[in-house]
Amino acid sequence: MNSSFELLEALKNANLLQDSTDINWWSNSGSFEVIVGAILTQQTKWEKVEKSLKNLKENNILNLEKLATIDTKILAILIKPSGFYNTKAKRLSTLCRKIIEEFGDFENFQISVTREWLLAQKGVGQESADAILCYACKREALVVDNYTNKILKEFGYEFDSYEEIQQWMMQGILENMDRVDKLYEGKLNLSTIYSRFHGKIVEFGKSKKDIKDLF
DNA sequence: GGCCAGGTGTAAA
DNA sequence: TTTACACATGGC
Repeated sequence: MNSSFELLEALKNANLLQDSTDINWWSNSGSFEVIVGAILTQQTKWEKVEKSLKNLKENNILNLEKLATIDTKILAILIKPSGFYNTKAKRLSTLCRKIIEEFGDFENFQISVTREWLLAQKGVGQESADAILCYACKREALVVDNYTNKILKEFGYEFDSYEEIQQWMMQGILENMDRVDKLYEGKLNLSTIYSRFHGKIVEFGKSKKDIKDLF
């Protein structure tokens, strides 16, 4: 493997996920609940996050305004299945308040927020920041996670920082856009390509398959 | 019963 | 500037 494009190609051809899942790998992309999911999924399986999201939905508080004002003790109980619930409840509620203070509403947040602003928030590290940018705001950001680290290491690539991995991953796509278009049989916007790329990496990682199965 | 999951912040060294 | 540890549940 010489560029990240070849990894994307191999992962797509491996058919790890159904087309429908590929298209909307992060459920309800572009909506506020992606922010909630991004915090809840930290070091946590997505199935647990879904339980928490269901609890929030059933109590009609899965929205920016409610989460900004809710008692964190109550919020903690509702997100308990996702683990680290006290910490996550506090950080999530604070984040929602800050979003309202700074941007007013979610729609303005989507078009105005910067990576730097996100990183300045407690509980939002590089991965969550990029997840929010890509899946909640539809920005051109590729999420790097432990699965990405692991798979690149297995191919013999070593990087010193998150940003270096991200750069390498995104560059390989940008330099091969013609091949990307062919792979997907049409033009997709970059945010969508990055979103699907990350999704495939995660699914491959979860499948515990060997990289030998890819090439 | 130990290990891990779609991380992050903080305190020591 | 690195490293260790806390945060916590639930499935295998």
